[in-house]
Amino acid sequence: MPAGRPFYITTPIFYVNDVPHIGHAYAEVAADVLARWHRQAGDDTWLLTGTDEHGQKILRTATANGATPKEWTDRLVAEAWHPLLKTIDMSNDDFIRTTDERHESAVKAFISKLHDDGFIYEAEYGGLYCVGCEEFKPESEILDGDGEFAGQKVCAIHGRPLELLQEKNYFFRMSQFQQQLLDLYKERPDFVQPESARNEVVAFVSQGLQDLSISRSTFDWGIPLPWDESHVLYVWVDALLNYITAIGYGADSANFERRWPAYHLVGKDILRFHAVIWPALLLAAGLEVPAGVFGTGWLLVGGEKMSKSKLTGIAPSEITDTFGSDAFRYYFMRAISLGQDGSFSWEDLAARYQAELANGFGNLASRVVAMVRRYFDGVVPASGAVQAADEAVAATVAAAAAAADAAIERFAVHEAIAAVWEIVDVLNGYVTEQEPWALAKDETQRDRLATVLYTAAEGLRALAVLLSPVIPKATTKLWSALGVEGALGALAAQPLRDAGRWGRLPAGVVVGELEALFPRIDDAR
RNA sequence: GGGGCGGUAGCUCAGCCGGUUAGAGCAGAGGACUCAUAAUCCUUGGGUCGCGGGUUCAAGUCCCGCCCGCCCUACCA
Repeated sequence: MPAGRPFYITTPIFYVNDVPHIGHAYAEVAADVLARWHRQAGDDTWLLTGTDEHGQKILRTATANGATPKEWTDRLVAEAWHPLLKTIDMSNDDFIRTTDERHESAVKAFISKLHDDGFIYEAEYGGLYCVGCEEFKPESEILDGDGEFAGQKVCAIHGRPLELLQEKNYFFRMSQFQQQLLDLYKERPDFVQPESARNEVVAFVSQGLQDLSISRSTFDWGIPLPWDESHVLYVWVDALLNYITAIGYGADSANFERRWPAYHLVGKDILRFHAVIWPALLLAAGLEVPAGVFGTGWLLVGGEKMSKSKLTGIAPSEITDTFGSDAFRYYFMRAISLGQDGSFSWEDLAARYQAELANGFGNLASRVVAMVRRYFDGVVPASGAVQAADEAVAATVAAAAAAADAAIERFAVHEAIAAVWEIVDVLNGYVTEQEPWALAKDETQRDRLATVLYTAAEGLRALAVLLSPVIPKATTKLWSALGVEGALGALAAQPLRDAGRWGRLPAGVVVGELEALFPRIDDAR
């Protein structure tokens, strides 16, 4: 068992009815980078993702497509969602589906406990029902009628009058957790991040909490309530429980104890479910609340929120087909601050790819490796007497590594990358100033040349390690070209928190050929 | 209506508890160099810090009002 402290992080689970777009992929990548970082730093890491497959919408689509809901979701998972993970190079440790038997049985155990302990009761639910939509309408889809329907409430979609219907429902006594939740937000100010998200949650809970209807009986695509199988569990409760059912709640207590609690990375649109309903459910069940809930921002395209309904949705593969998964990961993690909305544009993506990945990092690796091969037949020389400029490089590496780790600790992935990129910039400047090509022309400067190239190569070694959580494919190529696998082991095994310690690259390793890490893309959009 | 967040160079953004001539990256202009992916390095032009008041010796940075954008104000995943 890894010795490090536990780090369990989850992504939102995908509602399989959607088509994957870069918004989904963005959240996945963010969680993946954090997980890879912690994993490589030696923490006892677990990254969970998965799919949310119940609910009326899925039942409807499946039926419309002439399939059973299970056939339909199996197909979507196989054709759209599993492939997405490959597309963006995820390193998830598990993938849970809410249709998994392990999930359903654990959900039943959880909900039975709440029921047995008196947190669930039966009551009439009165709501405005739209015959056209065949469902109860939320406040946001109810309008005041005019014309012939003046004085009545009408459906925002169909424009027809709504009927007041009663339905027997089971309710969760969420209202009694209001104070506990407020205390939680107060005692742990970083429970909900960023602060703007926290403000909204606190404001919401302060207004007062109502009990939550947690069952539906108008359709059957869901998990039946153990004590009343004519009802299925409300999809959101079903979905939230994935975070504990996946790690053995009710089935493998040792593993559950080892992993829980988790950090939840979620889009800010579903923040409330995670920061209010979810902790309330956990409190009721006598479990620990999450370690934290981090709300990510929207991706803006052309200044507007990217959405599935509008045509601004972009498939991740559209980007990776041209730029590759590393560039996808790098771009979204570098250009956007995790908790804020971020602008996406093809121009910006292409510009950063060219300037930062190709000309910055890629070319640096290329020129250093080429010089070691040209001037020392590929054998990394031992460093000679060290000068101030060399020490400055070592100091930059140490500072960058420390700053990056601290930033990751705060979920500030973009700051971590910016910190590491200092090394790229400093190293490019160092090489240009030291002019190894000039030193190479003078036999008496042989020792100096060795020192300069060792310094540059050692800098690359640190970069490979520090960037491996973000651009795993490119750094693996670099690691292989540096020829250190035999001496230091695999890249993924390099202790991340030691990456900044100078001099780990052993002299004498043989550098191999290095293909362009990020080839120029002339057809940039 | 109530609340939150944001409005800083062409673009994307930093600017913590108020303090010297407001910063970075990219884009633009000029120069150096050749190891490298026509890459790199240096220099450089460019901003009424949304608008109007106020507090202060001093405000992008605090207070008030206003304008603009996005979001929340419960049971759609």
